[in-house]
Amino acid sequence: MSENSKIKVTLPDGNAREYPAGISLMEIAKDISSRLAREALAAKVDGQVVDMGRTLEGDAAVAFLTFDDEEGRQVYRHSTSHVMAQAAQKLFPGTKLAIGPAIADGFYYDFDTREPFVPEDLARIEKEMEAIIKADLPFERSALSRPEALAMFKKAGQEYKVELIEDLPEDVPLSIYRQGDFVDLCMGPHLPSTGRLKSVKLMSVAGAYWRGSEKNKMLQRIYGTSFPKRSMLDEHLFRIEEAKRRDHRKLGAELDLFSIQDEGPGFPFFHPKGMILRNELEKYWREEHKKRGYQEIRTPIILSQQLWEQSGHWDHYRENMYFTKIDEGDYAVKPMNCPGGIMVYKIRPHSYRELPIRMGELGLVHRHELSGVLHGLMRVRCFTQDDAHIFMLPSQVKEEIIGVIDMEDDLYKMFGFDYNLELSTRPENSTGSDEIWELATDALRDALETKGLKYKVNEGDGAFYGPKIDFHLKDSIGRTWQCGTIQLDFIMPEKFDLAYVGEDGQKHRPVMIHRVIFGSIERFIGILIEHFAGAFPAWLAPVQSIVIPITERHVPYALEIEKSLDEKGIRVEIDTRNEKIGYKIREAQNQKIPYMLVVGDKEADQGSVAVRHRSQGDLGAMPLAEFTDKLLEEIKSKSY
RNA sequence: GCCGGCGUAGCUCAAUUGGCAGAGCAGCUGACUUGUAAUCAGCAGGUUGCGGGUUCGAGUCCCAUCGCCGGCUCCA
Repeated sequence: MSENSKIKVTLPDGNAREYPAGISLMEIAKDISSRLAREALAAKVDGQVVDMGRTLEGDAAVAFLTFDDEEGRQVYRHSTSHVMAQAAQKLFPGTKLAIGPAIADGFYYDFDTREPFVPEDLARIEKEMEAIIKADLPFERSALSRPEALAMFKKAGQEYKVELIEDLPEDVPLSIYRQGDFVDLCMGPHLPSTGRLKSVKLMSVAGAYWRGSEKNKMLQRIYGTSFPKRSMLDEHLFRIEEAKRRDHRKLGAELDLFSIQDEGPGFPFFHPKGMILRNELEKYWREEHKKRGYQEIRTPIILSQQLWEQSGHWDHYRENMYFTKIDEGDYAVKPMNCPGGIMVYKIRPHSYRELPIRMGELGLVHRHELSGVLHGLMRVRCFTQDDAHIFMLPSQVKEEIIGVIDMEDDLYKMFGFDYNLELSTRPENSTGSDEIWELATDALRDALETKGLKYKVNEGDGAFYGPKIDFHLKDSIGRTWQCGTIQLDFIMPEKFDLAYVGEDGQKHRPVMIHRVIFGSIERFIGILIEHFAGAFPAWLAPVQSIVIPITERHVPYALEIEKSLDEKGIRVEIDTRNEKIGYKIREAQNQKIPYMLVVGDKEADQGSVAVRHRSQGDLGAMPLAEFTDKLLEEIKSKSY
C-alpha cells in the first residue's frame, strides 16, 4: 500500500493515528481497544455524527460516542424507536409510520393505525422488540435519490414518509435504513445492529397530531426508553417514582395546602396552611423589592375592553381572555398586569429625574386555557404574577436589565435553585417595527454578554410586544421549570403614548421592562412543593414545630411550651390526643413538621424539651430557650 | 379543544358471566396513660360524578354530560 493511501485520524485526546484510507470507524475502534468497539454506538467525524460502519477516505478528527454522550444516547434511543416501529408493523400490519425521534429520556414513534393502541398492546410490542434485538439484525444504510425514495414509500403506502420527502429541500441527500425486513426513511445514524440494545421499556401511549397541528390527523404515539444496562433502566424508573412521590397535587392534598375542585377547574383554593406558605413568600418578595427601590401597586382585575384594544391584547391575546358586560359596557378580565401598571404611570406627568420608576404588583390574572392542559398548580386558569414594570430612560436600559438579572439570581439562590437562561426573539404574532425589535433584542443580549452569562437562543418565542430573557430553574431531581422572565418593551410606551419630561423640557418616550421572578406564585409553590418534597425549610413551613406530651399528665407543661414558642412568633401546634408518642410522631413526620418537641416527666422537671428533627431524628433534650434561639436563627437566616 | 384511560365512603382500594355495595386507614365514642414512624374495642360513614336508556334486576351494558389522569397543542 502506497504512502498516499494512508490517512491521519486525530482523536479527542489530541493523539493522531495512521490508517489505510477506506478503513471503517468500527475497525478503528477495534484497533484502539476492544472495549471501545463494544461500547461505541456511533462516531463523530469532523463534528458530524455518523454510523460505525462508515469508512474514512481522508484525514479526519474522530470521536467515538458511547451512552455517556448525549449524542450517543440519542443514537441509541433513535435505533430503539426503529425497532419498535418494526415490531408494531409486524404485529399490526398496515400500520403507517410518521416520525420516531429520540427525546430527553427516551424516544417515541408516531403511528397511524386502524385501531388505537391499548396498554396491553405495549406488552406485545415490547415482546416482539425483544425478539428483534435477540436476532441482532444489522442496521444497513443506503443512500438513494429523491425519485427512488418517493417511488419506494408511495409503493409501500407510507403517505407520511412521502410527505416528509416532498417537504425536504431538493438538495438534502436522502437515505434509508434497513434492519431485517423493515425499512425506514432516516438520516441516521444508527447502532451497528439491534443486538446492541439491552433494556427497553415502552412507557405509555397517547394521541399526538401529525406535525403537531390540531388541524391534522391524530396519530398514536408510543413513548419508550432504553438503556444499555438493566440497572440504568431501574434507576430511571425509580426517578419517575420519586417524581410521583413528590407530585405537588398529592402532597398539596396530604399537607392540606390547597385544593382544586370540580366547581372551579383550573381555579385553585388555598387552604390555611397553603396561605402561610404563600404569605411568607410574598413577605420575602416585598422585602427584597423594597431593598431594590421598588414601589408596590395593585390594579383592577376587570378593565374596559377598549383598554385591551389599545394595548394590542385584543388583537394578539383575545383567545386567552375572559370578557364580561357591566351595565352597557364591554369589559375584560385582565390576562396581564401591564396595562394596569401603565395607567398608574400615566396618572401624572413624570420628570426624567424620577426615572427609573420600578413598580411591582402581585397581580391576579385570568387566562383561558384549554381544559386538557390544566395541571394542579402548574397550569391553571387564574394565577398571581409577581410582576413589575420598570419605566426608564433609554440610557438606563442596560443597567436596569442587569439589576433585574442580579435580583433573579439572588432570589433563586435563596431556594437553592440553579438555572439556565434563554433569550426569546420575535414571534409570528407580534406588533412593532423590525428596527424596534432588533434594538430591544440587542439590549437583552448585550446585558447577558456583559454579565458573561451563558444562554440559549429561542427563536420566535418572545411576547407579542417584545423579546425576553427566560430563567429555567432546575429542581432537586433535575427537572427544569420556566419561572422568571425579563421582557424589554418599546411598544407599549408607544401604544399608550407614555412620556417623561427631559432635561430639555421636551416630552420623550420612556422604555419599559416587564419582569417576573417567581413567575406565577401558584406555579412557584407547586415547584417548591416538588423541589422540597413537601419538607419546606423552617421559614416557609406552615407548622414549624409541634409539642408532643407523652401522657395527659404532661399536657399542662406542653401548653406552657406552646405558649412560649407562640409568643416568640414561632408557628407551633400541640398534639394533646391520648395516643402513644410513636403514633403522634408518625403523624408529625408525615406532615413534615421540621421540629417535634417531646415532653414528659424529665423535661417538665428540667424546663427542657426533647427535640426531634424530621430528617436528623432525635437530637436529645435541651433547655427550651436554647431550642427557641436555634429555631429562630434558622428561620431568620432562611437556612435549610 | 383533540386522542386514550379513569370516576365506588374524607383517603387507598374490593365487589364472579348484570343478582343484597364491602375492607383498611382517617372520623366519633370508650378503655388503655403511653419515651421517638400506626394500642385495643365499638359506632357511624354511600342516590357508585351528574342525567338518560336497555333489563325482572345496572357499580357492572349503551348514550349523553361534568371532572380527573397521561399525552398533543399552548404557556407563567
